[in-house]
Amino acid sequence: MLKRTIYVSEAQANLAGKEVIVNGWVHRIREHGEGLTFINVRDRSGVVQVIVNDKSPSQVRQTAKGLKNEYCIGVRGIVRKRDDSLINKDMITGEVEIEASEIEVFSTCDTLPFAISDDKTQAKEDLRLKYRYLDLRSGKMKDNLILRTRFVTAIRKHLDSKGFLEIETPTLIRSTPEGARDFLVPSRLYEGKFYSLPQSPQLYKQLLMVSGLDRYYQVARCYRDEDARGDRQLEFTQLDLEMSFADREDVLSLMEGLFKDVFKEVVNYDLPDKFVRIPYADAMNSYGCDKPDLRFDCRISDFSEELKASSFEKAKAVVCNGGFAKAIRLPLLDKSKPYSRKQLEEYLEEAKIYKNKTGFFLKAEKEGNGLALSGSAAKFFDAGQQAAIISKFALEEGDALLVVADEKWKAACAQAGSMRSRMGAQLGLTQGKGFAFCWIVDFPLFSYNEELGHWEAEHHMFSRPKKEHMEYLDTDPGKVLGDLYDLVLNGYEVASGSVRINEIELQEKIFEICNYSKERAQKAFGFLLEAFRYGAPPHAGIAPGIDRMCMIIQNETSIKEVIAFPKNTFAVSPMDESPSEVSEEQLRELHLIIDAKERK
RNA sequence: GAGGGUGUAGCGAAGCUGGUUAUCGCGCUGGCCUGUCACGCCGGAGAUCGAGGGUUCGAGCCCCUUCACUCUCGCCA
Repeated sequence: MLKRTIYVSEAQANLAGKEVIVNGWVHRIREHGEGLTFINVRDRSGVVQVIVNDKSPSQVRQTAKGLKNEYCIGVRGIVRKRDDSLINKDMITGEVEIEASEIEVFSTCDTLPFAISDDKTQAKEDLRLKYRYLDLRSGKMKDNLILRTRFVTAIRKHLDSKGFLEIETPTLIRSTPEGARDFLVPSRLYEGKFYSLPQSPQLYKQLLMVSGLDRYYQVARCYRDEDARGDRQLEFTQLDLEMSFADREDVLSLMEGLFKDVFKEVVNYDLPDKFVRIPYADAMNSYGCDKPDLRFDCRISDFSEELKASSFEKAKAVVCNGGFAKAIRLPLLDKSKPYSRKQLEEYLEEAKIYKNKTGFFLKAEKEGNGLALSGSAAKFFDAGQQAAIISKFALEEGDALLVVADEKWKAACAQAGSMRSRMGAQLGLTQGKGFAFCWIVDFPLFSYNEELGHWEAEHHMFSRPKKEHMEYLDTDPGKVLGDLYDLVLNGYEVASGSVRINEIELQEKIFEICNYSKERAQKAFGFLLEAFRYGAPPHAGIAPGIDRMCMIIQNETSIKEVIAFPKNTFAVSPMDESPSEVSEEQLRELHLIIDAKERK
């Protein structure tokens, strides 16, 4: 077998005259009559041109004649520097070519189900997933996976330098009743019992803190049996991390240092030393979500007072009855293309996805020497109110103001936020803006579940209430803010963490507020509570999502693009067709089928 | 659980208001070509228009049903 001596991208001018062997796939063939053939050979490093001409050995000419796309081959040859006129500047190896002296075909290739290419006319995702091994031959997918491994390696290097231990935790664990749906694994040895695949190694990492392994991390696979999305798969990878004797500040600055280091090393991008911190309530009010895209500003403002003063009875009623109104200015960037009614209504449609019922727009138009508002709702605001609105929102001619109102604060924010996102995309405000990190802090610890009629942990039940809010635990849980933090990058939540509870009493109190009886809590989390009896250190942690961060770095819009073998939107792998049926025998063994006679 | 979008040759697409033999590019295939590099040139094969039903003299196009994929809401501590 012709065994590789170099990756093709290493075929550079300094090897001119030397014999090399490359292994790879036939990327493209260009035949020029009998005497001259060019073969582009591709391996994971790139592409190089192999040349076969009338001076080549007859074996080589014969073999070259039979080559087709994607044959897997080995080529022995001499690296030749190309004449200046023949240099291909678009190719990394464009200054050289390999003059073949031997070609070995390792394996032929059927006609491909789709072209292996990087351009936009590539096959649809479904087909790409079915033939994922071919899809991964494309330069883009290879680049994405290589970036991913470099990203993880850089993280390991940094954390190792900070004294962190990489420790594996089990993936067959006890099912915990809270949070997302668990994937369950039936036990063969114990009829009617199940393991669960971890949604995160949360409890184990806290136990490692009790063990005194005070700086832990793990590149951990996590599983959640929920519907997939562009940025969500049922299995995904998190950098799970926990540290003892640490407070919020320690975790935040560790992460800032980590990502500053990693982004410099992996994509040569300079991040600031500190990331902006925004309290949750401010983020909701100003950006309409808890994961704002800070690549552009365009803040949302309150519009309640303006509505209250107006004669727009329908919208006014919403705020007068305790509701909320939010407005966002849509600047007219191209003065020659004023916004049409239809365009503005498309923005309001965006808000309707989040159940908006009351929305309208106002447009600033020239009137006399100044500006006045137009649009079907303008008549509800008198001249003085219009002037005040124009000045408050700094509206210029042609700008529009998009307004939504809703009984619920969160809903009103989300509706305005969805319009803001559309603005960013449509006006191209995010293009070429690099990486905008921020922290969202001070999340509420609990939210009230109307359906179940009790409080629930907003993040999880092991997060610590802020010191100054402890007093509200008994009186008004909704008022309690937690020592919680999310890391946000370009509009995506990329990490989530908290300072944890390490006292039994407080932990039990939180369980109680979340409607966990002592018995139920004991049954589900007894081992954690017990561990807290034995000198549990204060600790805090975080878990950045590896897939999402790689997706953003590579400017992809789906995490499938940075996962080698992802599932589709219906949780199916079109390639191996999992999930699949299993034999009755297997089911019987797992006690999922019980024979009639046994049942007696 | 709900909504939007897509489905035409191996792949990516076009197909007007329902009207002849369903079009284009890539790929495949036969041939020509000694410096190409997304090589070029000449020829060829390849389609139950996702599936089923309906309306019509006539359906890729209209209607109904259904399937697959995709994005989103819900869900995702």
